[in-house]
Amino acid sequence: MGRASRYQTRQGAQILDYLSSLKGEHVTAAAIAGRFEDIGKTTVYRHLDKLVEAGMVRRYFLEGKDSACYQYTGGEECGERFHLKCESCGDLIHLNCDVLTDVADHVMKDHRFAINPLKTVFYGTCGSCLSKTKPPAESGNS
Amino acid sequence: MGRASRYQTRQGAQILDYLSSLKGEHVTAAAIAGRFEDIGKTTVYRHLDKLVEAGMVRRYFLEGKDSACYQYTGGEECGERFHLKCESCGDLIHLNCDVLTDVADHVMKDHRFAINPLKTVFYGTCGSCLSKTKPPAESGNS
DNA sequence: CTAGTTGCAAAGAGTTTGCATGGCG
DNA sequence: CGCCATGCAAACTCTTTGCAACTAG
Repeated sequence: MGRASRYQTRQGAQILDYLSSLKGEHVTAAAIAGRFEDIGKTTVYRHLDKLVEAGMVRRYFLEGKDSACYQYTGGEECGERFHLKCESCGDLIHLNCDVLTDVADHVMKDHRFAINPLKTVFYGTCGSCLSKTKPPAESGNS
Repeated sequence: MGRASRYQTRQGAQILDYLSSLKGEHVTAAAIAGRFEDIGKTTVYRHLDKLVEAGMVRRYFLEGKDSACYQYTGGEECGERFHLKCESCGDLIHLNCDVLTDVADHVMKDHRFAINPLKTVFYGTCGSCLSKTKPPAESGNS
């Protein structure tokens, strides 16, 4: 597990290079295929599969999205990182905060539940969008 | 927003009835359509959409599954509640804990992000599944 | 040279949409 | 009776597979 491909090809290099350059940002297969016009989408999918299998890339689904998202991790787990997903602009914010680690700890102790920070995503609204939109109205419904 | 449909129809009643009878269990649209041979899958999808929009049902994707899963929540019972979703058994645990409220507060202050508790789901493994599964290996692997 | 790789086209799976008919109010 | 709901078929989107040509080692 660490071998993404046996042969070194231009396509493989470009894809991995692009993914790593994103430093954790997520992308869809379509986005990658779109970025490289000279790489077929089939190839993109195949490399993604191998990278995921090799543990270099993480694959997951985002709420409301019909396509999978991929994120470069470089083989190592991205620590205790949590994610904040803005429902307004779709931005994905990475968070490596002690408070959140404490929560995981608390939930484990008091609720017997082992949180997986890698898959947990907090949905909400980011600062930028909070400013743009009207601040009032939002509390509780029905 | 609690109105799933304007007209009362046999199909709508059967679908909602079935969903609520599952008491939290998750089902796929295909499973529902398969259960009722006299209800078209199109209708199932449309009702599901409305129910999700009305807050009566939750929609999400399970790891490795290519189809969406739906779960009845009843709409009214989800105040400031957070949720814990077991990746192993699919169980959804409701949590209304101060610590989590504090987190939302913290994230808002220090990270300028307004968490939406209604959509945020913590993924991980529940106590039951932790016991069933092998206890070792848990903190990062590579 | 050999075997893994590429990518077009087509197949598949899940979900959505168009449209004419049917049913609730 | 008006309007929403239904459902079949077709359209769509994302992802996988078949297969012949290509290329890294």
